[in-house]
Order: sequence, then structure tokens, then C-alpha cells
Amino acid sequence: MSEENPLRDQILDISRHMLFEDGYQSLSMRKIAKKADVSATSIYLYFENKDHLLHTLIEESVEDLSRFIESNALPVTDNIERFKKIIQSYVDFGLQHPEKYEIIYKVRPEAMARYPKEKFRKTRRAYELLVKTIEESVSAGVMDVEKPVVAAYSIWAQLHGVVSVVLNKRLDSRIDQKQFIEDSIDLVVQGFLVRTTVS
Amino acid sequence: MSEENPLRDQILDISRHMLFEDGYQSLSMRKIAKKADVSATSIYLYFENKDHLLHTLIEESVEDLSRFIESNALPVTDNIERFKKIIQSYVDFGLQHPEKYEIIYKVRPEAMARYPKEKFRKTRRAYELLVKTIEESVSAGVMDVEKPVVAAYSIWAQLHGVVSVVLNKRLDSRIDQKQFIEDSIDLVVQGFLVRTTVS
DNA sequence: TTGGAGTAGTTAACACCGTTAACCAAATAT
DNA sequence: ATATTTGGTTAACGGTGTTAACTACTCCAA
Repeated sequence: MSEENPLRDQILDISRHMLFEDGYQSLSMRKIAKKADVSATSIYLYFENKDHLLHTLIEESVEDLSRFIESNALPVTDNIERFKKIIQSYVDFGLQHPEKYEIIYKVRPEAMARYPKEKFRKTRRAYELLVKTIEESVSAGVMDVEKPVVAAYSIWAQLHGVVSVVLNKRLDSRIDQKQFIEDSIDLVVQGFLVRTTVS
Repeated sequence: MSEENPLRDQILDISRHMLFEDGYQSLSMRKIAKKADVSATSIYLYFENKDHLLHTLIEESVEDLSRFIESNALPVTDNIERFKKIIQSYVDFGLQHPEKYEIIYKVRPEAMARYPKEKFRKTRRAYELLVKTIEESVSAGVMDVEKPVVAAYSIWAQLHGVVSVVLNKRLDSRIDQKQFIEDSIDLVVQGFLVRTTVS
């Protein structure tokens, strides 16, 4: 993945940082170049265009997110516990690496429309893991979910809502952040565990 | 709200349509103006700048969404039924008015960062209604939810995930759309109704 | 040792962008 | 009849992504 080039990596670092600080709109190739102390066109030596630069950033973040969740959840053998671990890891990653997490969603609308579908699917390893975990729980008879694919997607959306409201500081002032996170995770998890068949 | 001006309305219509067709990135004041057969600067007679134009579009859409949900759900007196109605209405609106629905979320990241917070809160009437409905259900003892404010937000996020995966045609080819929607709604609703105390 | 071929960058230019300033003509009010 | 407001215009500024053409520098073969 990393093509072993210092300037290329530097451009990615600067872009990620600027994106997080000032948002997408004010991110320009020329500004990136200036900060890297290089001419604007040099960026094109390493990235086809602005879209591709952004896509690389997204891909990198999704990869990190996937790896993080996998490294936490894969070792867990019990299905229910792995289910919980995936959810917890997703939220943890978002809160611990806001710079990377936000890129996945912040860039979306415009650049994402041109994001190659196949890459989109390929990078969703963590999602696949969640689906598999739910499916196995169902097979084992410890969970009762009709459509794991749907359920997993819903969970994903829900978790994103939780993480983003915290990161964007849109949390109602009456609500304690830590408690909000705990409660939300609990809400998601319990929504499924209630359906667990008691052995 | 509508300031009774034909050109102003035309600009909004064109913008909304162009935004839906070609996305945010390729939306420019000059293109809007050209399509309205007017000089680019004329837009500034009715909108302070591009941001304000977008914000007006968002506000309008959120207003429509809120009205739609309210008109469907307010007449329903039974709390549980109203709860279901709100959820169903949200999804229906998204699928029936994709042009308006997508604006609410498509524009977000860049322009949304500058969207005045107070307006943001003011327009969330439908959300408030959902919170109120859950709270009343809890008071009436027919639902058991610790933090209605959190729960409502989670539901919102989850529903958005459902609607957007359909609108963006990101649905896995194995899955039937109609069934996906029904199942998802059921999943959300059941997640709460399971907690209903049987009288 | 020379010279040709990459390599890693440069400058100049194009077409487009949001926005401002200055202007103008027609409608309206005094 | 004249002043003011309304609803537009053109010209210009500084910024944008991207392309084309160029330039140094390194490396390798004859």
C-alpha cells in the first residue's frame, strides 16, 4: 500500500491533517503543496487528481478501521462476546482516531460518488465480520435475527450516529458524554441480546 | 418562508434539481444562473452567498420532512402507534422525495459546518416529537427506555442508514428492496417494543 | 568518459470558480 | 417632474484543478 516515497506520504499526512482542521471545502491542491514546500503540480506525480488523493485517504482510513476491529474481535471466540467487541471497537476507533474516522464520512457526498464501487465493497471487511458473527450466532441458536445483512447495516448506521454526534460536539448539554456512549452501545447491543434464546 | 418572488423560487428549484442530478461539487453559481437565464450576480440579490443558498435549501427540506411526519403522526393518539407512524413516515418521505431528502444529508460536511446551530435545533421538530413520544410511552409505562433523547437520536441515525442505502442503490443484489425496508423498520420498532411491559 | 534515458521536480497557461464593485434602466413615490 | 427604490447588468479580483512543456539530476551502457 505505502509506495515507499517520502513526499507521497507527506502529502497524505498534510492532506489528512488539513482536512480535519479546515474541512473539505477549503482543502486545495495548492495549499497542500505550499505546506509541503513543493509546487502544486508535484502532487500529480503521485496522485492522478484530487479525487484520487481523497480516495487514497479514505481507503487508508477504512483499512485502519478494519484492522483495528479485526485485531480486537477476531481473537474472541464466543459469538456474543465478539458481537459486543466489534461494536465497542468501532466506537473506540472513532473516538481515538477522529482524524481518520471523520475522513471516511466527511469526504463522502461529492468525492464518494466517484469512489469505485468495487473498492467500496472490498474495504468493508469489518462489516463482513459483523455479518458473519451474527450469522454464526443465529446458526448456533443464540440470536434470533431474520436478515443478518440488514441488521449489520443498521447497526453500522446507528453506531455512526453515536460516534458522529460526539465528534461534532452536537451532544445536548444536558447529556454526559461518557454516559451517552455507554448507553448507546448498550441500546444497540441489548436490542439484539433481548432476542437471545435462554438456554 | 417563500418571499413571494418568482426568480428566487426558480433559483431554488434549479439548485435543488442540479444538486440532485450532479451532486454538490459540480454545482456552481454560474451554472445555476445560466440555467435561469440570468447573470451570475443576480443570485446575490436573493441569497447572501452560496452557503446561504444551500442553507435555504436544507431548511426548506427539513421543514417539509417535519411537516410530513407531523401531519401523519400527530393525529395518532396511541403512543406506540404514533411511535411506529413517525418511523414509517420518515422512511416514506425519504423514498418519496429523494430530491429533498438527500439535500438534508448530501450537503452536510462542508456547508453544514457553517450552518447556524440555532437553526439546526429549531428545525428538528420531528426529532422532538419522537423524543416526546418515547417519553410519554415511558411515563405511561408501555416502554422501558432509559434515555429517550439518546434513543431517539439512535433511531434517527439508523433510519437514515436504511433510507440512504436504498437511495444510493448500494443495496446488495441478493436483497429485495421492499423487504429490506420492511425488515429494517421492523428491526427498529421491535428493538423497542420488546421492552414493552405486558399489561 | 560520454551520452542517452529515466526521475523528480519546475513554470506558464487554461478554463472555471465565488464574490465584489460599479453601473444602469425601468418602475414607483413624492 | 424629480428622486428613490428595484432588479438587474458588466468587469474585475483572487483563487481553483489540471495540462503541457520544460529543466535539472541521477544512473547506466558503449
